[in-house]
Amino acid sequence: MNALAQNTFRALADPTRREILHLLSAQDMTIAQVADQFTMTRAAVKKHLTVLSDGGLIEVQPKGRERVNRLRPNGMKPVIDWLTTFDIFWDDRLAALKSAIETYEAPE
Amino acid sequence: MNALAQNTFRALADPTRREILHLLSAQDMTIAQVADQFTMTRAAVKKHLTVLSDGGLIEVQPKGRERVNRLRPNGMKPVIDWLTTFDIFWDDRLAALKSAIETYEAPE
DNA sequence: TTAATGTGAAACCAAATGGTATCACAACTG
DNA sequence: CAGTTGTGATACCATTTGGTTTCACATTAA
Repeated sequence: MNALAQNTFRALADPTRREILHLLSAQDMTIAQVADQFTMTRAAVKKHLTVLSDGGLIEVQPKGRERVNRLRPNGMKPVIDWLTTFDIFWDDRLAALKSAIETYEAPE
Repeated sequence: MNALAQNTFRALADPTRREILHLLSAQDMTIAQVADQFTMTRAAVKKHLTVLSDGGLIEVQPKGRERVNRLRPNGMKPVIDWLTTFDIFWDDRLAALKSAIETYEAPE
């Protein structure tokens, strides 16, 4: 079905990747900069970034020989959408939640 | 840190488990009933239910020799909380989202 | 009591996952 | 040019994961 949604959920399942997202929410970073924040190797971080990219959560912009990793603000949409498909969640307040999300991403 | 949050994210990472949650959102079900909806064995389904339980997404109520699996409506809270910790998401509309969630779970 | 039913748990297996070490390559810099 | 720096990609490894088969145990029914 929706392969992106699966990739997004999978990307969020790892704590290292969620931490990377938080780092990137503060500022765009190259792989080396991200790797500096962890004890693991740059290669391992690169793998995580690939998974995050597959999940639509980040995007990479080449800049000279560097690749700047940037958060995709609306990358969480598949998750939000899935959360709001629960009938049990479909009360007025949660409907407001969904419309807030969709208003937010409209500028994209 | 927050082990429950990790378990919740992990539980949501598998498409079978997400489908189980949707089934349970329609009605409470025993393991056998859930297993009837899939081609895999009951034992495999049981493992998924255990993961969902560890993630706080379902709860099990013994009923005679049966165990009824029930959705925990606020089980998603760790995920919602995490999503709303992104600075980039902290605009007014998303703040409203968070308060909506917290209002919703208050009755618990 | 005996048989059937619903579940739990263990042993086992193939594949995916998260990590390392290593090499190749492109792009700055002297 | 030569050397350094930033990155990508591959091979390899240990562990986890998602699945099966099998057996044991409780509870209901005949």
